[in-house]
Amino acid sequence: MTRKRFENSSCAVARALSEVGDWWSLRIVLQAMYGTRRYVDFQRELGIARNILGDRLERLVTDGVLRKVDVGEHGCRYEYRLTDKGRDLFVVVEALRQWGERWTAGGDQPGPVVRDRVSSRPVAPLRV
Amino acid sequence: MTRKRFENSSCAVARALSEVGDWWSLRIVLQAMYGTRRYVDFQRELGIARNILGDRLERLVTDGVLRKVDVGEHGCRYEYRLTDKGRDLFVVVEALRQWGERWTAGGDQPGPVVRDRVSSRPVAPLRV
DNA sequence: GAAATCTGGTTTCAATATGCAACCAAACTT
DNA sequence: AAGTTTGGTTGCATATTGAAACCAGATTTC
Repeated sequence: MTRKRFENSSCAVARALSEVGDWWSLRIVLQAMYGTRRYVDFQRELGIARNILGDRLERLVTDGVLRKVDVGEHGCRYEYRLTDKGRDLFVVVEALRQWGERWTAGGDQPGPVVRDRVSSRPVAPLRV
Repeated sequence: MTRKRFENSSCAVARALSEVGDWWSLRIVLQAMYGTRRYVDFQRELGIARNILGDRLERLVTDGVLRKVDVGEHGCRYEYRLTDKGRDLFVVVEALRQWGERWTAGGDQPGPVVRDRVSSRPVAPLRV
C-alpha cells in the first residue's frame, strides 16, 4: 500500500513532515547547508542510493526547497541550491542538532560547533 | 535491503534523525504532546496501521522518548508518556510547525495557535 | 582524435517496510 | 454470560529502498 501522505492536513507539522519528513530529505538539506550542491557530491557524502537521491532531489525541487540551476556552458552541469524556503529549514535542523547533541550517544568526537557567521559565537540554544 | 541507519554517526542531526526521522515517529510525539497516551487513541487519531504503531511505540520506548506506564489494576491498561527526552523534542516540533505554517499551503483553516501555558501569549518565532 | 573519465542520471532486481484486515486473549462492562 | 475495550500479533499484497549495472553527453587525457 502507498505510504500515507499528509499534504492537505490542517496540521502544519504534518504538512511540513510530508515535505521533509522522510528518511533522507532533511539530511540532504543539511548537506546543502554545508555547501554541497552537486548530485555526485550528495551521493558520495551521504552514501545514499543514486535512484533515491534522484527521487528526493526531484521532490525537493518541486516542493520549492531546492532549485536546480544549470551551471556550465553546455547544459551538463547542474547545481541544487537551497531556496529561501529551504534555507528557512535551518531552525529545524539546528533544533534537531541540539536535541541529538544532548540526548543521543554521540560518536566519540564532539562534532562541529555551529557559529554565527557574523559574531562567530556559537549559536545559543533554541527556546520556546 | 535494510534501511540505512545512522545511530553512530558523528553528526548529531543524523543521530537525531535515526531516532525520530522516520515517517511516523515525530507525529506520534506530537500527538503525545497534545495529550494522547493510549495505543487505541494514537491509532484512531493518527490513522496509522496498528502493526506500525506497535513497532514505533516500542522503538520510541527503547530509545527513551516515551515510557510505557502500567496503569490500571491488573496489568491490561498502559499509557505511553513522554519522558524528558521526549518533551525536549518540543522545540523541533515547534520549528517544524512554524516552517509548515509559513511555507506549506495550509488547509483552509488556520490551525491552532500554540500559546505559553503561563503567559498564554502565542510563542514567539524561533530564531537562531 | 581516440580513449578514458566525469556528471547526472535510469533500469533492474532482491530485500525490506508499509497498510489493511483478520484474528486473539485478557479485563472490564452490562 | 455475552459483548466490548484494550493492546496487541499474523498474513498478505503492494510500495519503497538499496545495490549494482547500464547509459549518454561533455570534458579531459594521451
